[in-house]
Amino acid sequence: MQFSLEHTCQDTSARAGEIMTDHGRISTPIFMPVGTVGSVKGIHVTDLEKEVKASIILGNTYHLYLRPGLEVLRQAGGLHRFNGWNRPILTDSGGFQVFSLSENRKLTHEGAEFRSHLDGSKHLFTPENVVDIQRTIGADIIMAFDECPPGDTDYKYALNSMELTHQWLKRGIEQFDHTEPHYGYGQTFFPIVQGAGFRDLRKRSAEYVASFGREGNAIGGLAVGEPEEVMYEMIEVVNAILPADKPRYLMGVGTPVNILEAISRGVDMFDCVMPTRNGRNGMLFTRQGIINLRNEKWKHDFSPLDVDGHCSFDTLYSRAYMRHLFIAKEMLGPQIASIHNLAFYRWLVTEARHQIKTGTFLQWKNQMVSQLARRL
RNA sequence: GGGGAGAUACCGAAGCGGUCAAACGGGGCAGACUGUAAAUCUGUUGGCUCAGCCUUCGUAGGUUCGAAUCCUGCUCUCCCCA
Repeated sequence: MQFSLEHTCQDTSARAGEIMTDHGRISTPIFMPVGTVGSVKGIHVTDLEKEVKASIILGNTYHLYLRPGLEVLRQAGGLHRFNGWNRPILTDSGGFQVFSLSENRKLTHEGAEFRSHLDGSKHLFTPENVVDIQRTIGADIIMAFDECPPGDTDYKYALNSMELTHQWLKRGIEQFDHTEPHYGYGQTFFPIVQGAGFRDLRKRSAEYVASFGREGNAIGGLAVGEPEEVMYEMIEVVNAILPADKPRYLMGVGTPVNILEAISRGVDMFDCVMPTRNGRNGMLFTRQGIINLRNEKWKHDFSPLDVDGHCSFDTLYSRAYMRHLFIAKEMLGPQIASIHNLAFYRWLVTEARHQIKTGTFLQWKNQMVSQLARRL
């Protein structure tokens, strides 16, 4: 994997760049749709390519390990072959599941013992075997195994958690550097900065992560319940330390506004379930603001779904029809809304890239931020 | 023609003398959702000058301190027999 920085904004820390992988090129800033179990819920890979124009998607170590399991993935020849997506894939390590499935897991020095949410069986995840699993899945970008503590974590817990993540990181890197890709294309490893909402911990963690000089670096443990100002502050602290010539990935974020604010603070890569999950639940993101498709006010609105839209359904279907699909619980509704939202997120980061290159990013960003969160 | 059962809020359906503006489900309306145990979850759903008051349980009367609940007439539905 190679990253080249093309432009840096003069008024902000925003950057435009390009990542090259064996599965293709990724222009940054980039938003990566989440496909936890090997599928971006409800969306064909052809639509991901043509409508969403996604250049990379996510998979999840924990979920794919449990089902379909490594044997199937190995036999398939990796996830790309298995699901028909031949552009880059990044896999999350299962670190987020340490957080989201916290009732079903036990942390030890060695790793995390999980109880499967599917059948209750016990599984041990370690920094080492999580690398092995992601090798087997065939991810282009492999994430370190980390602990993602909640947003209201106290200092003592945050400190211990960060140190555990650091130990795990060292072991994960060692494992990665002593193993080979399985399917003939290159893989890369991203370490993750932790430190909850504490400046000094974030600083320490960023320095530790940067010291490994990996091809890209991630910021984890944000947008997990802390105030947004804290998140922005932590991003600034961390990005002042993470090397500028490597891509920076803010994990799990976020709203359109979050993404623009993070881009202006020097983040290059994003992923979030919001466009798909909220889309499935009837929420549409548009340049003018947010639409709740189930609301009665759209009942007789036969105007296009989104006049500024960027997928072919935006002008093909009306708001009234989309509302009808959601009210009638037709599966077409969630599918179209998911595609629309991902296409919108794709447009947002692509336009940000364009504005960075033309030197108009700050003004554009401020204008967008003022309207994106409006409720229509 | 004879016998029986029933009519409850938008719909279905509990309640069977006071704690009932009325359980529960559906529908309606609104909200939440940030490295996906989520096509899920939550709230709300008679009116108002809203910690109180007013109008509601087919309809008209009656009994009672008090009725959706008991009695009588009427209207309408459904079932069985002829």
